[in-house]
Amino acid sequence: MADIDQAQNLARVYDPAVVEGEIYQRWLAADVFAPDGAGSRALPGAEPFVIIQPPPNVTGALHLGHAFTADIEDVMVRHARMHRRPTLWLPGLDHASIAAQVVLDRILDREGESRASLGRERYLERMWAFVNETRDTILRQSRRFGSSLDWGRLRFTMDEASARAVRTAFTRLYRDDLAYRTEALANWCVGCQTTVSDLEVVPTPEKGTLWTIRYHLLAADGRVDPERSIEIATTRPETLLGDVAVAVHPDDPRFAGLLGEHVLVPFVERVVPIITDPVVRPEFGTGAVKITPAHDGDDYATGRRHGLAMINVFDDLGRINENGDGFAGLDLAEARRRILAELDARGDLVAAVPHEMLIGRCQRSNDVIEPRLKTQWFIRTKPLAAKALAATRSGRTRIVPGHFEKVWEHWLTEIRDWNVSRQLWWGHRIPAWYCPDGHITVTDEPAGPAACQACGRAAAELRQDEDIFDTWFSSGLWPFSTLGWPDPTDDLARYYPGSVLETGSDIIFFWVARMMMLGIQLMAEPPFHTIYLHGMVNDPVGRKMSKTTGNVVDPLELIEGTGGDALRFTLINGTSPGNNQKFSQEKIDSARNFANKLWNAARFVLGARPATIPADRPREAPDAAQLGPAERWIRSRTAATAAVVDRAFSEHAYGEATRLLYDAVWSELCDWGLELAKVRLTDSALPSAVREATWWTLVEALDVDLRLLHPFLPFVTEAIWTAMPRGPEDPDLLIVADWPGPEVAARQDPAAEVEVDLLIELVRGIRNARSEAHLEPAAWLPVDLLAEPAIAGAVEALRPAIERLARARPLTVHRSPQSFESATESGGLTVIGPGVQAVVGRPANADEATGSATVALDRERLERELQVAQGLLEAARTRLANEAFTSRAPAAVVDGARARAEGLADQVQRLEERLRA
RNA sequence: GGGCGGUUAGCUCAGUUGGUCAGAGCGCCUCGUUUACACCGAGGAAGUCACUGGUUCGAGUCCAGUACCGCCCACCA
Repeated sequence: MADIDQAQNLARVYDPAVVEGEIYQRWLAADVFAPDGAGSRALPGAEPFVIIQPPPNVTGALHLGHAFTADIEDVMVRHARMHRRPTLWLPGLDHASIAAQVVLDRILDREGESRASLGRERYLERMWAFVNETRDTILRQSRRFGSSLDWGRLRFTMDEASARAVRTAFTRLYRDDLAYRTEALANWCVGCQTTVSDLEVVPTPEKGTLWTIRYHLLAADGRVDPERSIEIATTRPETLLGDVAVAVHPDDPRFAGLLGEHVLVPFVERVVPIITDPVVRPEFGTGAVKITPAHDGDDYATGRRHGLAMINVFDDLGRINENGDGFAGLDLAEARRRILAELDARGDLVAAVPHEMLIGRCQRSNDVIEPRLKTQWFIRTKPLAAKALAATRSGRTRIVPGHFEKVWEHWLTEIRDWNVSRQLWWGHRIPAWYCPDGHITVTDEPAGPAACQACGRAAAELRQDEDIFDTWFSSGLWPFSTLGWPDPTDDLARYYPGSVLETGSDIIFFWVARMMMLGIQLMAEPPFHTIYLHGMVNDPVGRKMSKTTGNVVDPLELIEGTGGDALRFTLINGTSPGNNQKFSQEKIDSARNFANKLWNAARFVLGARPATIPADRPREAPDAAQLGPAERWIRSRTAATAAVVDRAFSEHAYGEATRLLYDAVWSELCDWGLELAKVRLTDSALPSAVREATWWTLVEALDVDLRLLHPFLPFVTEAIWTAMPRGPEDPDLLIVADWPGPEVAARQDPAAEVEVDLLIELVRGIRNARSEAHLEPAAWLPVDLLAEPAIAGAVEALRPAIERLARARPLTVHRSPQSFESATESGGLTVIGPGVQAVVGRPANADEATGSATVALDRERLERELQVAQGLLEAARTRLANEAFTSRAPAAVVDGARARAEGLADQVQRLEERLRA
């Protein structure tokens, strides 16, 4: 390469730490992340692309799942940005009310403190200190992931703007009768000392006991009838203190005679009726069930239907309250033991059998959830859910992947009202004030109401609700609370509704559904057009990553080891929307190798610049007149890659896009594009115009691949871009460069693809034959070649490439079969490809023994090929002989099959001829 | 009890509208220090596409059922 300028623009060794080091800072300095940043090249008229991300909880460092989330979002945003759309990706953090308290409580416990010991005010101070720490960690991590977030808009769900949005939203919902306060059965977590929503209750299998208890009937005189009783089955005997009825199925003949009778609930000595309700399953237990409306979901519903009293028998700490008479003050477990013992002593404990059951446990603390009556604020969800359903049904909002629409439909159809009250401290206080007369005043005024709305009592006499909102209430407002709502800001007009909501499928109900419902209600429009749901990142054997299992991976450690690009590529490559993935070191190594490959390919291209082109020459298109088949081929392949990658993007098939690009860079650009180019670049006999055209072709191909890869490998592509020749339209930074457009698609060249594919087949055939014959790979061997007239021109044009890549020298191209036959009579390795055949001569230094061994190996190989070809030919002929096929299949398919059969017949014939010789 | 997803080479996974669709990466085997890259190159072995039926000229690809695995929802005391 005497006359190739060897100046190296890129470091010799790819080192992610060095490559990625400064790049994020350069993006920040250029102000390219914000839609209206100084470095933005967004076109004024272009439709904004707004992506909505789940703001991570401020409870600790980000994990691999966050990295995955950020990765997909960044890919979408970078893609849109390169289309010169104004892109808004707003960074945020969620205060994570209950999750944060659970974490902080654990920390306090280690410090010998507790919620109670600090009190509300000091506890909240401590919380702010904690979240300020984790906040810094999280933001540092995000930058290291390469996330191109608009940092100037960082928001927190506990900042004043969010607080205002929460107050306004709640006030409007209350005004519209979509928020109400009532006493109802709620899920009480004794550990967290708060109610939680139905979604936060995790049904957990447990081995319990099913006890059969005898309740005595009352005689007509109101006394216990010694002769008659009814047996009920229960898993929670302690709740009998709150029993208000015994229910049986209306059609159960066993109890037909007992209808209208009453029984005496033991200990509390309460007289309760025997009622009938279809909810009772006759085959379960004894067929009779005690009804405790204050402590069981089923019973609550039954109680409501029958107008029964609801008697709460537990207090907040999980102890029997004053309604439990003699058991008051006992914790529930102890109360159960005592009650069972006493029933047994009375002879009323009939049976106890082991029983598999589901117990509701708290998602956060794992404590048993005790259903109990509480006065809480609820959101009336039915009307809101109907609107959300209408949005997805009409296609205004689309869910990707589509199969999630079924669960979406089901959940929103069966939705129950949302309890938004939490008896916690870390969160937004409910803006409701109560006056001594029980009137409720709800207001969005930060300082509270001036007076009671109903009776005019002064503010001083009003008391604000102690409770705070479910953390998802503020997250549910995220798509607009972050844009200035309730003020009618420019941002709101411009960026609402958003384009894509991207999140994990695990919070589809917690968050996505709530955003949809609240967004449509308060903004009159669904908050986004597309809901993109990704799967979970699991460990190499498919288990969920968790601290308790000890299989969590720190994304920053991975980045330090193999780079942010490798991590990002790994998380996307080969995954599909909604599906879980197994994460492993092998995958990340493979991605790192790919980045390395790209780096070295770029190093080669940049280093192969012909000396006739000055280093600072701006990028130019290759001279079309100087392009050979190889140049036209790589241009065509790159154009094809751009097209299929575009299609993958349009289908949100990001894992498919990376696969296509991996293949395009490695198997096409590197394996053949660069190798073919070397033939011309190193041939000093060629005119410089030819070598220049070849080089510009490589620059162009690399340029397209860099642009297509940038969303997936932002750091290494940006680093390479720095050293690339750029055209007058190209910006200094790849992040704001243009995505390949129609001018690239125009480079497709089917004829060149056919020609070069043929060359590739031939070279592979020759290499294969040499390898199987155990010939020295590096040795130059004489090759005779016969091409069909139709492709003779291409073969001649590619002759230097065939020589170099097949290590064929001298390479004799025959014009006639006769000359080919006579030249190859002495034997050799035969290669038969489509439209072309070749014979590889023996090495000059081969002795007689080696020679005959080679011939034998060649025969063996040809016979094998013949066998395969014959099999395929027979199958093809059978198919064509099938009248049903030829008459019913589309003509194109039949023609294709015919052509294939002909090709096979030809191949078989030539193989047979060769073997006969 | 419902619903959803999965079952394709030793491992991890792609396979769009049924017709070269039997593929990729990793791993494995054989060669190779050819001037971008050994984080590499050349070549190779390897799958009854879970099972059973059905539709079709033709089925990993559509339909029905079965078996495992995973997830979600659910008022069985």
